[in-house]
Amino acid sequence: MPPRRAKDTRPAAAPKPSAAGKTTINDIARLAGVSKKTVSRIINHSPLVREDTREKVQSVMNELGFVPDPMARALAFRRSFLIGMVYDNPNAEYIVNMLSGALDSLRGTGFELVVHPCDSKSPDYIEGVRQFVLQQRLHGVFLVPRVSEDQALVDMLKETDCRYARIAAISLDDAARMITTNDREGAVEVAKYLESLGHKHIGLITGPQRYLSTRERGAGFIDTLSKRGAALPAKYIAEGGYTFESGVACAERLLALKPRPTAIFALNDEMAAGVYKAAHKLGLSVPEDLSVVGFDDSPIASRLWPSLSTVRLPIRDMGLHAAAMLLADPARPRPAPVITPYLVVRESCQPPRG
Amino acid sequence: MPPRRAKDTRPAAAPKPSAAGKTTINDIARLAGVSKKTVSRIINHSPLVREDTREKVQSVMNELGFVPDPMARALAFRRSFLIGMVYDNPNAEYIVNMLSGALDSLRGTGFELVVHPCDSKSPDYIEGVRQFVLQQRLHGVFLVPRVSEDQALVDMLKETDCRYARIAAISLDDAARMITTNDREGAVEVAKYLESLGHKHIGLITGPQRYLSTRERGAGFIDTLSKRGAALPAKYIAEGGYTFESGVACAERLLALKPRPTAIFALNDEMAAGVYKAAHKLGLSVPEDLSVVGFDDSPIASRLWPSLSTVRLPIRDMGLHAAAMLLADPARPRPAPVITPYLVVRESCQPPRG
DNA sequence: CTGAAAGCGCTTACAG
DNA sequence: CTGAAAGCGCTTACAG
Repeated sequence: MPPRRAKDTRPAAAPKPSAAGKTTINDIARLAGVSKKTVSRIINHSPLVREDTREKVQSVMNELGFVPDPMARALAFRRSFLIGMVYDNPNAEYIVNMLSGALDSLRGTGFELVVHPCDSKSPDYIEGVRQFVLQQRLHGVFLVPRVSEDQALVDMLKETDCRYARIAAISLDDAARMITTNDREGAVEVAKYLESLGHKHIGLITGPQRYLSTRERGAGFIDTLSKRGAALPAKYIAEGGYTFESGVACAERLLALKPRPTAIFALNDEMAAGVYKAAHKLGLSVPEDLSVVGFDDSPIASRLWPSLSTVRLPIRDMGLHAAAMLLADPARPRPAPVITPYLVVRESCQPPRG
Repeated sequence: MPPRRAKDTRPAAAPKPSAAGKTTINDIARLAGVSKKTVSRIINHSPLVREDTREKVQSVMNELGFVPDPMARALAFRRSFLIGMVYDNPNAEYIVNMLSGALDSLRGTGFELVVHPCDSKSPDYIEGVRQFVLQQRLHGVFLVPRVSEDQALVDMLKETDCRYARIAAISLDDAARMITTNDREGAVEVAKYLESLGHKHIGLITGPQRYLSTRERGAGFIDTLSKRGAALPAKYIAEGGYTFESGVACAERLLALKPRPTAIFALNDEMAAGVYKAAHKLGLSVPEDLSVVGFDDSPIASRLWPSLSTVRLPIRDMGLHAAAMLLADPARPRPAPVITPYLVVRESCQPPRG
């Protein structure tokens, strides 16, 4: 279906500085007394322009509020001014924050953000991303976990010659294409915190082991406890599914152990909420009988009662860096950003009884 | 900064059906033995083409997997193939669901979705939307509450000759531009439900009265109770701020009344969670001592313990209809979709004691 | 029903 | 350092 035709019934001579999209590079060239090619050079920050020429043209552009048409530029460049965000992450808070961060980078650049949620379990999702990238001639895309971990997707993007940036728990690619979130460090902090409170019997509820972030978080926690001489017995580790229900089930299993754990670390807040429910059913109070820590600092963390101590990832910053990476001059890649998760201490932990 | 140049170092003769974006309308015209204008007519579904010509050209297009370049079409049409989603709503779940729904409509049409969060309290946010719309020559935008209620924004869009669709609790515009969410009906259901359980003393926690959805939800609840002979005294109504903390404060106020309410309806789930906390502090059990109902069916609703009965809006459908409305032929507007909120009954209500 | 010409607003070689 | 020509891949008048 064709877009409807512009009716063009606007008053002929608006006194306003001309509706954006009206004045063209030709107008600027004529008014500045140069060729359109020179104007084009200035738009594209070419160094091959005399300073006084640049100033003259620039002032005409400013006066008329000229903004070059991204469609025309895209057609000539064979590349649009669109950045794609590709994700399969079901965490809405995560997505919206990341999107805001990316837009922070794009503001004022003339680039816009186009979103592409997908189902990474579908066999043709890569083909879907491929068409997305190719048809819109995207300037670049950034990949959110867990799709960011899919090498087949990345291989397709390379083949397509599409710029990309990946967000993942550890580095999986060239530094110039990676936002590394260091999830491990967040879990290390939790281990130190619980150990410093004096807990000797600690339970861990992980997510599915196929997630890189899960493995990193789990390893950081386990390794740190080991190093501090408080190695976690295997039976104190339960594998959940990042859902509330799995958190309940795993907590029930852990709380039946002898000696009963006095603290449980769940690798996301959903499961930590499940731990609260399981504790409640057993008549255990948080934090008096059981300390709990989550991961993500999702909205639920501060809504629980008592409020949940948890690890926060600076998601907005991650989105900001990802977008900035795609806009950067490939000849001069920016230094890799350092993303650090940190523990948000609330009310859900205290030293063990006795 | 100019997009980096395509390196064009791909193997010259790929055996694959040609990377999308390589074959053009000219190739199709030549292979089908017609002019490019005829191909263009077929792309745009013009009726002025003989059936056998259409079939011949169509088969060539299918064979080569031809997809017309949206940039070139946008330049010629002076209108892009992008739909904008403009929002200031802080509810991440709401945004992500709506986005998914909109994308459901766009899939396979060649249109893409570009997002524009904004701060409606900022004095220049309308100017921001204006530039967004104009610079990208958007095909249309849809407005999510609360920006959808801002007439100044809509006036700007009209002046700009930009297609738009509005999502709001009641109709604020032509039927062809409105997705009406009928929030009132959801609140009516809650009133009937609580009244049918036998509650005589009911509390209501509203949001800020400047929100249309708040007024609609509140009015639906109050009017229905009145009609059923259980009019709500003014002091049993508290105005919250749609936050957890305001829910706690309002609930504490309501629960201090004599006679104490046996049920509280909070106009969103955040505040309903606050009611749980207030009840807990007073040693009241939900639902034995106090029934609670929320609104939104946010993720927290099923995480609370006991799980919260709440009203769900079909947000994904709303997004779907909004996008479909923007793609529809303006000459033949689609019938206005009917959006109906409905009560999700969980564990947070029961008849009052005694 | 179909087509040759001009144009959308920019950029890329190629000259100078 | 600057410019005239050709082109990006489509569509809009205008003919026939």
